[in-house]
Amino acid sequence: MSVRQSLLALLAEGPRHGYQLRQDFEARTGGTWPLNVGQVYTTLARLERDGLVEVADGADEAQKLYSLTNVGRAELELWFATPVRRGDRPRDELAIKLAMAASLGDVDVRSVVQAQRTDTLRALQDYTKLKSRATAEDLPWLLVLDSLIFTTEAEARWLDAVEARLARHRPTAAPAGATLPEAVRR
Amino acid sequence: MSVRQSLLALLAEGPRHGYQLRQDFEARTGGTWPLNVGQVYTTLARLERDGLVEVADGADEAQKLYSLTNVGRAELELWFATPVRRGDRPRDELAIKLAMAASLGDVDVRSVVQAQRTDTLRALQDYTKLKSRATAEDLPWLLVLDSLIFTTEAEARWLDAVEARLARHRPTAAPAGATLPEAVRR
DNA sequence: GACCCCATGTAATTAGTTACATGATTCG
DNA sequence: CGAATCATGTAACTAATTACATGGGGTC
Repeated sequence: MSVRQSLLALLAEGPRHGYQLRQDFEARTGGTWPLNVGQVYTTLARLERDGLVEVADGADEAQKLYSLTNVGRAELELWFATPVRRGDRPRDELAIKLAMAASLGDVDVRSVVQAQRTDTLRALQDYTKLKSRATAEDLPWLLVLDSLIFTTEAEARWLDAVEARLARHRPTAAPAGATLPEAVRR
Repeated sequence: MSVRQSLLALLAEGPRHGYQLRQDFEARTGGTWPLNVGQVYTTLARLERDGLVEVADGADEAQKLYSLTNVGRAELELWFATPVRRGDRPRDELAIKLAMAASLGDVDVRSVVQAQRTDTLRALQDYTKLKSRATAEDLPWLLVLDSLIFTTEAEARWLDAVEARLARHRPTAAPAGATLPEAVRR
């Protein structure tokens, strides 16, 4: 539910039209989370219906300028003043996946972890490279990049912790030949 | 998009009905991400339509037993074998919020960070407490808890990094009296 | 003329939420 | 008997994705 408020935030700098809003959104976040134009327009329609946004007076049909209403400004301020609660966030697919894998017994959790780690570490490299290329003036993009890096590092460390916990919980399978859990059993 | 696959995973242990699936899901994740029963049934309906799941032969109308088809089993294995890509994840609301706040100039980013940190640190305490109470046998729940802790710690560290970056980027506002950015300007 | 960027939208589908309706069984 | 839990679902809505349709303007 961040697109709605992001549009309000972008409109707080001044009237924009839909197309510009998408560009601005992607500029701030460095294209990390691409935003479909269609969604901008449907979201704007809901915002207008709810009175958070209005089309400027000199309304060119094919070039609508949206601007914030006072109600919209209030909702934006509420957004900034309210922390993002843990319970508000979407389910963490990776955590759920490994929890399910671990309880299944039929799956080789270690190979799942291994596949994930490869991808996670690659992402970490990519972000580090991006950071070295980023210009020091682009504050929003740097914040997003830092967030991605911290999150990804945490994920890598968590994957290590998972392996350690697995080792403690059900000690490593017997060496060659034995009835090993197959790599993601078929 | 994790509910769909989670249901498949739970069904891999044997036939269940909808109600049980919800309980199992919440048991594995320690109730971190509550799952509405209604969604279980609508998801099961889609899974059945797509041939990933079927209702057992001795179909009691008011007590349907769902089980995995081979197609469903294949999709589950694919899920386990495929890493969760960075680009697949939902937008990070907190990162977006601070990026927007930072680019606005009109908002006191530091107070936004401060409000968030309070909440984040409180969450971290809660998780630590839960961890001390958890039983060592409950592997899935421990994995989820670890994930929450690592993620929340990373968030706290990121908030520090944001403040540091803000300090470097636009040095602290002048002391009392001056035209300070108000606390989440009204 | 073909192609790209600007600019607006609709349609269809999936995912998820909250709330409601219905009935059986169990237990104090 | 009443309340809780088991069990199945529908309705209405928000959010998000993908894909399509339409048209103006500029440029190679």
